[in-house]
Amino acid sequence: MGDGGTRGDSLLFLTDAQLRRGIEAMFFAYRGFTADPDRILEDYGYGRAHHRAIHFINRWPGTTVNNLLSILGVTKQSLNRVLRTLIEDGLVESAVGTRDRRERHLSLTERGRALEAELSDAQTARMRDAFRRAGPDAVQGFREVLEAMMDDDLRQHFEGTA
Amino acid sequence: MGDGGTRGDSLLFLTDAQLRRGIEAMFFAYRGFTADPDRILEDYGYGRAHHRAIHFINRWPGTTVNNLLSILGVTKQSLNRVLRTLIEDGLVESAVGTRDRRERHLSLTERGRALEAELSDAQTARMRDAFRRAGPDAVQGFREVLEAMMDDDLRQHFEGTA
DNA sequence: TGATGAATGTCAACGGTGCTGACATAAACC
DNA sequence: GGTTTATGTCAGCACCGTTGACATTCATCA
Repeated sequence: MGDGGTRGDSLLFLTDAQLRRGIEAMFFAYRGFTADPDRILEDYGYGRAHHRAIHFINRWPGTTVNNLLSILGVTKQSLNRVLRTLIEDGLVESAVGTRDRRERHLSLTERGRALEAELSDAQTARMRDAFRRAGPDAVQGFREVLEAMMDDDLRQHFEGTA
Repeated sequence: MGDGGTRGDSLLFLTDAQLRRGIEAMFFAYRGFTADPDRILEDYGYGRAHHRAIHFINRWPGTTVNNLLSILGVTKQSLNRVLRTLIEDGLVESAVGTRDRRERHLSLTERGRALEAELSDAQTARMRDAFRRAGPDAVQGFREVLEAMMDDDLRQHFEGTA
């Protein structure tokens, strides 16, 4: 199949082989993407679910449990198991809401911020290397494709990220 | 921090916010990436591990168990649990090697190819949409960043993919 | 030929993280 | 004062990763 697939035809530029290659790229890259944090988390006896909770609590300090649930897309039982250990271990604080006292506002403690920084450093280091090797234009393309690949209801959370 | 981060400076174009945005893009996009196959697999009582095995057996028909192990990066006990059910269900065939009779050469049966096609259609449809919306240049950037994000030992498997 | 090692399969046990279902409490709301 | 919302919790289950141990078959080499 000698066609390079980049003939500028906006409808035909996608060969089956290119699409499959994209699928495998996602698979292998995601593995690399999670490898470094996974190693760190192991030392703390945590898993990826803890990482995700820590990440988004750091991203939106004071967020509520329900908010976090809709971002993470898991059940409250799943999230609660993770949150409970993080709170018990003193990495996350849960504050009763002032406007609505049913809500719990979540934030990282000093120790929580320390672990977040450790995880984030590892992951952004790899991201930075990848971005630098690929160059600014590639980064733009990377983001456009990933954004288009999200579910619509998830993209809303991503857009709030800017 | 009002700096847009795209000043063309190849060392400084990566702001912390951009890197974090890249991390969240990976997280949300991977969720979308796996959502469609996950729904299909549920109907068959399979999980992502089955999907991965089916994908790579289809990709390299006749591959050996050891080969598959190194691609997937799991233990033989994990893979075997999955392979056993796929073989029992008649989706995968295991043939004794001719040159080395210790090896098992794996391939998909008719039924296996049917499921592979169903999964692959769903996943490539989303990939195609994302690629089309983002455009050819973005696709190139997407691939470059993802490739740079892989672990070196995994990239070797990806390069054999062309 | 006989020892060694490689390729594979299997049993058991455990851990992390999804899920469903059921139930409880506190607080807001009408 | 009844209903709904936000949260927490218990129990049980499924998937899929892990380690450790052991068995079988076969290639290879001294």
